[in-house]
Amino acid sequence: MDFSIGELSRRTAVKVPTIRYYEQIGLLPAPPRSEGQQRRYAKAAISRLAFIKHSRELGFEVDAIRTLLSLQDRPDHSCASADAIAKARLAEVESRIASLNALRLELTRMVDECACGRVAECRVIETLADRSHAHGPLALE
Amino acid sequence: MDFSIGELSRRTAVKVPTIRYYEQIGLLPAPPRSEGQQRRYAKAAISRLAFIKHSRELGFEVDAIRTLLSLQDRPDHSCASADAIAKARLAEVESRIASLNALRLELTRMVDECACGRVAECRVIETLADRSHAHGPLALE
DNA sequence: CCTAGTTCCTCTAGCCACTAGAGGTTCAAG
DNA sequence: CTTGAACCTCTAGTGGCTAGAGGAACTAGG
Repeated sequence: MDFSIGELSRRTAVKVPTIRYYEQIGLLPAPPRSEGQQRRYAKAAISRLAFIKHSRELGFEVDAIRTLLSLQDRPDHSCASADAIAKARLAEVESRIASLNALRLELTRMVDECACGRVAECRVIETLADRSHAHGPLALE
Repeated sequence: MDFSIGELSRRTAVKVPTIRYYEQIGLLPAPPRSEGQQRRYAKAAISRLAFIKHSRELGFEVDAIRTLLSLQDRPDHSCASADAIAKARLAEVESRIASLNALRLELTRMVDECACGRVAECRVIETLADRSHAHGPLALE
């Protein structure tokens, strides 16, 4: 009926210490314990943890996941804030993609132009040293 | 002739505590000090710091930058390892772009399909709860 | 020369989301 | 009853900074 943390880990592919960490920060409710104080989970824990896992894979921060989880528990509530969170994340991802594309362009140029001889004429080193290539800050990588 | 850490910060747009941090981890050499123990930089520090800054903007890790800097100091050496570092970073960026594109697709679908009514029929929440959407681990975000 | 205000110094702790390890207990199979 | 895997708590470390405390040193104006 109920199962151990190791079993939960196997069924969700979330590592055991990570599960304990999620409990500690309040993403997962503290489950009942066995006589010897070991955690015993019910089936509901699987779907909750899967929800968290999928959210993390999409890059939602823990705070956002907390909000999304609490929304999930109130089916009659408006889902506007879930929508807003997802849209914000989408915007982040898009701007991240844009800046990575710029990086790719510059890295490609560096690598392509390097004749790969001595450092003195190396385009890679040269480009890095060139102060005119100013970017904005990297924001989140 | 020489200038303070604040001046160096202004000229490179690298924050003062960051400059001290770079010194601490050995990216920047420790400069001479004034009588009152304040750092006094020579012009060379600007280009070295600019090199570091540009490298960070391109996403190179500190260890890689250490290698790149030491190569820069040896102009007669082969630049093969600089090339290798840049290529590795390019590969990282490309795989990162690919996974972000997958995320964007999924987020777009979620957001587009959400009729934005009650949570009970919210596509955002529904998608997150759906265990069949298994991704690999997020690697580096 | 004095003072006020800015800049500088070191040191410690915090950020995020985990991950690793020590040192000890409990469980399940044989 | 014994063995060995899995579990427990707790602390500390990761990367690349950033923030703040508490105090010393510079610099411009009077």
